[in-house]
Amino acid sequence: MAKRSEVLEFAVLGLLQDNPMHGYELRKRLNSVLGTFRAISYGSLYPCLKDLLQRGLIEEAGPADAGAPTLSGRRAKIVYRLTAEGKEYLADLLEDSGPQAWEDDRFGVHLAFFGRTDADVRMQILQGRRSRLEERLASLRTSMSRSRERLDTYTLQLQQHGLDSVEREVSWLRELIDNETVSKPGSGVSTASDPGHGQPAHR
Amino acid sequence: MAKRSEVLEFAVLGLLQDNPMHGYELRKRLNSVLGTFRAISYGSLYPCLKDLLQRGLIEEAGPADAGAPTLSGRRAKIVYRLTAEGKEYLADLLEDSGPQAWEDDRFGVHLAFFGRTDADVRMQILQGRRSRLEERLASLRTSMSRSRERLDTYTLQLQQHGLDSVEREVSWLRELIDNETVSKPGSGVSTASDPGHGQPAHR
DNA sequence: AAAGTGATATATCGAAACGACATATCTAGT
DNA sequence: ACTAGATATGTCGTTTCGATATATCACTTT
Repeated sequence: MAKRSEVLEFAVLGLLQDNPMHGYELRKRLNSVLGTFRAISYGSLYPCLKDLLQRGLIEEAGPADAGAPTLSGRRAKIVYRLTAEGKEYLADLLEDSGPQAWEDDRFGVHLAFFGRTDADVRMQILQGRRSRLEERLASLRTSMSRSRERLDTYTLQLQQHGLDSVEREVSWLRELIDNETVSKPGSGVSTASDPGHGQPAHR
Repeated sequence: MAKRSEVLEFAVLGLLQDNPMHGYELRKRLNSVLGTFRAISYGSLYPCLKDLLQRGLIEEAGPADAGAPTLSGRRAKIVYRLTAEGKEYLADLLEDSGPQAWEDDRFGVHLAFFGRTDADVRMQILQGRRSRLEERLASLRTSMSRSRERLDTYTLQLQQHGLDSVEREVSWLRELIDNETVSKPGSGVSTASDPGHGQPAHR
């Protein structure tokens, strides 16, 4: 079942679709896209690239191939790009809106590549994630009310902060879902609420 | 340096100071105290207990020793308690207010045991943590403003959510710090550090 | 121009950590 | 009596990562 960090693979393939890259660059992007929390080490990345290469999902782009105005004078880089199989495989991953897609780590990657995801898949992932978090919220709340008296102030505060975080993520998701339904065609809501805005940074 | 297992050890010792426990119970508490995010597996816990035992920081409390009205009919449990050395070692850990103490994972454990931590150590940890997060906030903000145009709405939203989370943690810390200074006496207190405040005592 | 510093770049290895499993006893429901 | 599920301890193979080695390049200092 090669459970072998599917999330990392997914993220790598997704980034490589944008533009071919070498490992070092990939790592930097990974750490900024995957969220500040998750630090990918070379010990994970390079073996992953090797694996993808062997499976024929990515290939080396010759160093002579310099379409973009990348610096040319550098040391030997190995620039990777997606193969046709890689693109297919990535497309499958992007299409997946099943339960694994709203798992903590997986969800972040999906969201990062929402720009290339079907609208209905986006919606399913968003809603699945929300209901997943709401389940967690419920169990968190009951376990907290059960232990309220036994714990000291600090532990309580810690738990409360954890709860708040999840609550905020839920309402964040609600916003995202609302945005989706607004820009969704069909119901005839049309352009009234969001004319030409690109991204009016909220808050 | 800040090994994973050190955090686990710390948490185990801290919980055992409250009351002697066996592994299964320990794991449950660990997962509720250490935050819902972090799931300790038996594959980590039991080896850790074995290690602490060998180092003489904990010892087995005989099954005949039943002070509390715990169920007696159960299968062979191994109840652990702190040794004198263990208590010393834990006291050292609790006293530590250095930079490692405001690292992500470590900080949670420190906070969970704040009830048994000196007021000035508490304050140092709280403030250290806050300044650590504010550094992160600053670097996050600059890296976000640098990449604002290159990224699509969803990635932006993801980053923004991450930023918001950190911001909220900072303001949460500020509250905690304020609470500390409120209950802090002007000078020369000897016993009760928490007189007229609304928080109920623990245990 | 030599030397030093720090970012860029690839790669590997040993140690650590974890998920999944194996085993066994007790409780409670049917 | 049987089953399901919680309690309880333990291990093993696989995965993963931190640390490190090696090297080139850009840039500043001497």
